[in-house]
Amino acid sequence: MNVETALQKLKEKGYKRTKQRERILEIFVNQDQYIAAKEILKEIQTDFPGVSYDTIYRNLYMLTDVDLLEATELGGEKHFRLCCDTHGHHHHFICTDCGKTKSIEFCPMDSINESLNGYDVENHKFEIYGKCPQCH
Amino acid sequence: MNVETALQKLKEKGYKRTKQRERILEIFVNQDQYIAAKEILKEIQTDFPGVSYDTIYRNLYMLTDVDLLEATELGGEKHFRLCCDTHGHHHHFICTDCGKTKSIEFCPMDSINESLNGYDVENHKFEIYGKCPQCH
DNA sequence: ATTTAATTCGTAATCATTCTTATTTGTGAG
DNA sequence: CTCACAAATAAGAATGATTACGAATTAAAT
Repeated sequence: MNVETALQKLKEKGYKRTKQRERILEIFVNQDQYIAAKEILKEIQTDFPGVSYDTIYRNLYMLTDVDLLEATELGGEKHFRLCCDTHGHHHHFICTDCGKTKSIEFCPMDSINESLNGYDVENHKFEIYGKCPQCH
Repeated sequence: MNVETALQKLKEKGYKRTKQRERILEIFVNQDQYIAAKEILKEIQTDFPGVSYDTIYRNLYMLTDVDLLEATELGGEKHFRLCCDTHGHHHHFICTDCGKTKSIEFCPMDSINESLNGYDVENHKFEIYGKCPQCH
């Protein structure tokens, strides 16, 4: 996934192309890991000193909405990462040191649906936390 | 699990018996679901108008520490529930309407360790969200 | 180029959680 | 039972992430 493809997808959905959005997308394309809102803000402020949290959050949520990003809560902060929908649904190992992730192709829901008769499953979360080989 | 058993366990660990703790435990014993800190506070204030958030959080964390409660983050708030360690490690279906839970005996980590060679797994989270039969 | 709706800025408000200090309370020893 | 001390609590302020809002700016369509 590159920045242009992502912006194209936004255009199709009726969202405008802005410098701030380009920059936000660049950050995610360059870093294959979950990033907190405040880190995005810090990064962007080097180019656009005036950006506000409002802009960051609005765009992060919008990008999550159109499935360009996926979100999770880590240590009380929302974190986002590029949603690599080149391969299908999957989960992640998340390094609690460096934040880098490793895809887990296995989804536990495959083995489980029969035991939830009568329950309307809307969503699920499966994440593994620990230290990656580099940080270990 | 009843309140007296829980207080006994606390005493063994050197924690004192206080009216606030009794009341907190009562709430959890009576409700088999994840509860937010502020709901605990509201409930307790009917008996102890002066309780502070500090007391709530301090006790919730302490109770989680001694494995009487388990915690999770739902909608940006920490939630707690009685940890029924009568049966071993397990996960939960959580109803997004009423908050009630259903135990899932299956743990995905059993099927996965071989694919994480070199990774130091410290923790994992597996939760299923949706509507229970009553709320559906 | 003009218009229009989306987007951003700047700042203030909100909400959950944590911290600080003084006071109160439970517990075990005498 | 009473005392002393450590532990626990109360009260309110501080923090930090997130959300909200009106005014100003900007992208894109006509």
